[in-house]
Amino acid sequence: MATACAHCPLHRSSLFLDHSPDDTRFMQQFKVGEMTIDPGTTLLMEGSNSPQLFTALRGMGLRYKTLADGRRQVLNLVFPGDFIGLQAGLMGEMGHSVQATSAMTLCVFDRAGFWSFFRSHPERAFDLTWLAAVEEHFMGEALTSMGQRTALGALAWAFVRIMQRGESIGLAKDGIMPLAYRQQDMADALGLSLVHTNKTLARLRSRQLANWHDGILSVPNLEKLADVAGMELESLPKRPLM
Amino acid sequence: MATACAHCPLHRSSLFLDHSPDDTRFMQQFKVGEMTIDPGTTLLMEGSNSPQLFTALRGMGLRYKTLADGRRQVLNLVFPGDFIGLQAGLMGEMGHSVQATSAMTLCVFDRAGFWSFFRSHPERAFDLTWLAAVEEHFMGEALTSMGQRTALGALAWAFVRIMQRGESIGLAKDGIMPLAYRQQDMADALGLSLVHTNKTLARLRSRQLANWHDGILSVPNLEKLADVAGMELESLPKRPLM
DNA sequence: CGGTCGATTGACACCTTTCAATACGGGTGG
DNA sequence: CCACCCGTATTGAAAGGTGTCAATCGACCG
Repeated sequence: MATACAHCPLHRSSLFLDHSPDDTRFMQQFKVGEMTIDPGTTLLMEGSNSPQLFTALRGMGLRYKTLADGRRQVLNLVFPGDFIGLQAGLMGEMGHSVQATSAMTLCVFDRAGFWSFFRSHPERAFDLTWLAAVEEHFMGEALTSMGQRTALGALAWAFVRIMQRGESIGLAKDGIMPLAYRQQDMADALGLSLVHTNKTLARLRSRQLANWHDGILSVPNLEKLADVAGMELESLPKRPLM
Repeated sequence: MATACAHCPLHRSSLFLDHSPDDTRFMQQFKVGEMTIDPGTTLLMEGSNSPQLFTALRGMGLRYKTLADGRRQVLNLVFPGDFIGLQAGLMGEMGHSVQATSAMTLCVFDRAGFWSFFRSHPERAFDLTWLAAVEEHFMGEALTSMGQRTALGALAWAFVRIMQRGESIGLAKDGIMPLAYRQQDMADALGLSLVHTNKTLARLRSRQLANWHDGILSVPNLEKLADVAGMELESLPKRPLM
């Protein structure tokens, strides 16, 4: 049973910019349906040219690139509210793959109707560009983290950002939220080996900074964790919801 | 003496998508003037809200973030054809700083006229989004490089991409092109220490893979260098020119 | 000529990776 | 019902890449 855009639970989140009623109507007509996929399902493949675009409604996933020798780099975690497939829609093919790590529900949009954004709804086209800029901004932060932080700091940074995102969309309560990834996923995201990631997680746990166990992340004191990461505790930039 | 958009030398480059005559006229009217700056000049500051946007015409620069403790992460090198200030234009403020490392000539656009893109010229708005997607794509590649490659591979990767870009805009001839950065800049871009960068450069030189000296980069055999980087030698994705 | 900036080198410490082995839970087939 | 297999998490030890500290050198400049 598909959710009506007008009643989309994500709209209540503080993270997203408001829609005008007209925008909501427009998105509704643009929406083809809803889709549920199992953990492990690959939604989009690098180099593919999907006829569809998505917005994550529920569940988690990740974007990643695969290298020639089989290793992979996780570019980004996918959370509810994220728009998926922009690159394919614009550049013709995906620069990375997208996979679900938990059960996911997605809004499905038709790529063919995509162009009408730019012709008939300039505000929505503007939002799309904004979204791309937000992604770039975040990726710049990730790059900085990998380049300048030690493993402990990098994990701390990641957990702070994750917790902030979780709080802003109502996934987190009192510093506790679900986090459906394997240690290998996090290792690939931060450019660390699995073994070292595991040991660094143990260190964060013993210092009572963050505890990630059985798909549950708990952070007793976000400020202390941010301190370890050497980051300012700023709120996430607002972003459009497609 | 300002260059007319219709005679912009960059249009002849294979890297950029074509403009329609109408697009060219539109950009011309949007262009406020030209600007020349000295090496070392900061064009945009992180957190600032510039009233102007730029396209690099000549010269080189870099985008970077500064950390609390004074270190910095170089996000991207700036080459002729790059659009500067999109984040400020969209999100209100820059997520990074932009600095010239050589003398630069820039096209100056007025941010106020920016919005007319989306209302009156949907194709150009589309290009803008495309541009943001290309940047994100490239940053994903950089992230992969930092996360998965060793120092030797990372430098090789960087030089391949730089040489490709140089060739596509006519800066490089026979594997030789100007490259106006310090070793420290490249170190900050790849998340390496200055010392290690220096030693790795020496290694590339002794193996006759790449020689970067006195602002000149020379690569005798691009394929061999790409091989060291462990990358496929694909051509750069086409991008819009603003 | 002293001073500054960027490039270069050597030695050493440290973070991270790699190799190996164990533990634990869930699923499957005998 | 139990043995077996597989994916994930953990742990120890050794090897290797990278960072830090320090000193030298050359070019440019006031």
